[in-house]
Amino acid sequence: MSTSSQPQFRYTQTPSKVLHLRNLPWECAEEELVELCKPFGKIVNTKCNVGANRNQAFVEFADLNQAISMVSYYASSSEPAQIRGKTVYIQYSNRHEIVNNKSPGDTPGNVLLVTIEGVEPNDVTIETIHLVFSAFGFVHKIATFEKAAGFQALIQFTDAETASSARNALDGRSIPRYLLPDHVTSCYLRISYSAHTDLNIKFQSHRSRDYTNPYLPVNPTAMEGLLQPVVGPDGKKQEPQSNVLRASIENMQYAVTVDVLHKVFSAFGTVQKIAIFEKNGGTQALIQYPDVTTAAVAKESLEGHCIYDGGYCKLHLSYSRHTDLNVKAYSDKSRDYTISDPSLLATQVPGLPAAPNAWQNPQGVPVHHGTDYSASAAIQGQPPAGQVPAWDPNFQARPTYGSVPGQTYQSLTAPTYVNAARPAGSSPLSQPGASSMPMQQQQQPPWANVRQGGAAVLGRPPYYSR
DNA sequence: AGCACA
Repeated sequence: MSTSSQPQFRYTQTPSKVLHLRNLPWECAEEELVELCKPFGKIVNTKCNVGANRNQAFVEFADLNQAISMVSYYASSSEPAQIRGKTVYIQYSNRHEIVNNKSPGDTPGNVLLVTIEGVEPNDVTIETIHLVFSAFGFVHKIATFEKAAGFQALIQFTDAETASSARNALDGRSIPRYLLPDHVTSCYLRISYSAHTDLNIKFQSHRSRDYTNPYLPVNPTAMEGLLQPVVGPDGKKQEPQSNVLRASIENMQYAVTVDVLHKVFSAFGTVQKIAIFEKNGGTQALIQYPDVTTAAVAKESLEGHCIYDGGYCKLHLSYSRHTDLNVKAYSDKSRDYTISDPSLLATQVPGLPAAPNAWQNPQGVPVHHGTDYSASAAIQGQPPAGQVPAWDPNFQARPTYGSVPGQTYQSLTAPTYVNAARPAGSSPLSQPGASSMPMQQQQQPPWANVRQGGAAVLGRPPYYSR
């Protein structure tokens, strides 16, 4: 009667609190797994869509006995374990814990992160990207940027389902050749999910679009052709200047905090925002000034200098492509000094113009996969259900035909934050001390004043040495 | 239907 040599017992494993489940239905959801397993104990971790057919999964119980009870139950049950009517085969995993490699990119969301491989950014226009992805649903916004990984785009759909259908159809595929310049033979799309839910597109430009907001001003500096490299006196091309500096910190023997950077870079003018992040195994920071001139002076003065004596924390400066950073107002890795009282932000309702610069999203997550400082991407409040995603009311320019976009934008922004909001390229507003002070400051730098601000914690004053 | 891969 009893069949003691069922095939599934041929590979009997030593018990583990991790169970291996197979023959799962297509795209079996974690919830379905949990439903099946939770009667036997507390599930502490899962890994779904495993295997070539993505029809296997792992479930980890809190306790070994819970896993044993589930395996024992179905070993003797006349009813097999089932999900959606499909028999699920359960056995002990040969590992004893789930190492969750669930990268953020595998967590579905309505925004896709697309890496376009094998092309120069100019080979694929934003119109092409829009065309390709519109096949799956309304594309709300696109932001493109260049990264070490290549040319990338964030593409915002209405919901995760639409985004997922686009990802499933296009991941690993090439953009059709007829949409590409002749010299490009193929360009493969690597698609993952972004953690963003609402991109903060500030301008319509060749690198970013907001298809939900026809009145969004066109960024004069971001338009094609205007971002020409500066040709230096030696005839060599220089990177385009920017009001935002990128600092790579070499030989970082001591912690470089936001406060330290603020102290150092404030010597040359008002520092508006700072963001620190890790890139390529090193520490980098973005420092935003109100204008290019101030940034240029700071760059020239600080390049190659060390924050601490002894060759520690040597600064290498370049111009960022960004002109306005999206950073958390106050965190250990970022600061927005244009926000007068960060505590106000806690009470700010997303989507409402509660604070003068509500466009500076308090919940903004500047770091995306560790490196995404795209000035045009940040999480905003979720759009109300059934509505077009809200763009920031402060940001919604009325049709002011004939005016300069940059100035239109300024006038719509609360006056106190004009500096913070001013797009690069418009004429620099007077910035007290910005142009004249730095040189003097360089002679008599601020370390004399540095106290407990961060450097003193380290027991040595900041010091710039060659 | 038979063990994950960043």
